[in-house]
Amino acid sequence: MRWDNLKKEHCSLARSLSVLGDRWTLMILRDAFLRVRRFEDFEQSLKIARRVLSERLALLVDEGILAKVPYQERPTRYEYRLTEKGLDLYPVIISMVHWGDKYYAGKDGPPMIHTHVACGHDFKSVITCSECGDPVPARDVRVRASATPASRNRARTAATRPHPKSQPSRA
Amino acid sequence: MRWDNLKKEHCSLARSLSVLGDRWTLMILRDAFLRVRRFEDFEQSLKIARRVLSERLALLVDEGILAKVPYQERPTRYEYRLTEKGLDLYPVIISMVHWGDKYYAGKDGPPMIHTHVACGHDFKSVITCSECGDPVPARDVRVRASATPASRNRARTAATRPHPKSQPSRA
DNA sequence: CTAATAAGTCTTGTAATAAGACTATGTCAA
DNA sequence: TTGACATAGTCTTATTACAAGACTTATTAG
Repeated sequence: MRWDNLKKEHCSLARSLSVLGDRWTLMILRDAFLRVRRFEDFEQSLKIARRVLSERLALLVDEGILAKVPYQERPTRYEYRLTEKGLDLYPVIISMVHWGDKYYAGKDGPPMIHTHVACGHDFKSVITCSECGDPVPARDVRVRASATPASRNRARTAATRPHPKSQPSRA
Repeated sequence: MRWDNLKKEHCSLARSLSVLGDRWTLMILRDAFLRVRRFEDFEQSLKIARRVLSERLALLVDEGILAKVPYQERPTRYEYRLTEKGLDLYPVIISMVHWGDKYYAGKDGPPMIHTHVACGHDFKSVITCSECGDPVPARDVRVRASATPASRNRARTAATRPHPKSQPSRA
């Protein structure tokens, strides 16, 4: 299979990977989340070939994941900032980080500590169910194709219902 | 930077990506989660070059993400099954799937529906804080290097404390 | 002996990447 | 007005990875 064809696959993972699934894109986005914004800063931080960095940034801007915004004039210079679509990738990145923390940290523990400012604690990410709010291990999930209109309706309902923890049914 | 050097980086995302960050590995793991287990089934499902599939499976076995277990003898044939370490990648995959659902689904909605068997509902994944159980958007997270012993202790506490929803403080 | 099945390995042409030189645009200081 | 500096790229070349498909090995069935 050619890489370009992945975008047209009938699978959301394939479509996501057609954008994110190369050697550098997620590293670039990690830096973006750490507030790196300029071409040369990405280059020095990642030690990436300039040609590849240039291509990837253009792709990410094209996809609406980063936005190119001017930060000075004469000469006009641009920096790259995460859009909402880009910020929505945070679950992907933090899940990967915490998987790496669990399996590849040395004896000193994970290299970076994440603090949830809303509650003030250092934390690990936990995947939970949008419907009941409980943690969801892989074995508790069943997958099926969204073939019928009925199943598509159920899916849309789930997608738009707020997380239970955001609006408890009994305050 | 060479790809091999990523494994030694002082960053859990880099270390994770040194295993997962190529064009095919996450697609192979998606199939594994969908209960594909045999070489030829992976090949036909993914239309991946056999050489590359062979390399990737060997790497994943090497990393302890897949296990090669015999399913028949004369001749001995092996299949590839997710280990616990592999199952722990589910948050990464489902986060990517739901991001793809959100931004790349056509008018018919997402192609696959995920059901949480514990509660019986179709659901979307939500990243929550291991400490307070609330959803965690990117802007609510601060990151710092785990430099001091004190901060490392706090990190370990967070890593081993059960999720609030698993053990409610007031039942 | 021949075909079929499963799980690979090997070969060859094409595409992507790494490293670093080169270009474009404009500032500032001598 | 020349030269050094800064930022953000593009271009070139050698190396590496991938795609497609033929070939190999081991075993059973007919």
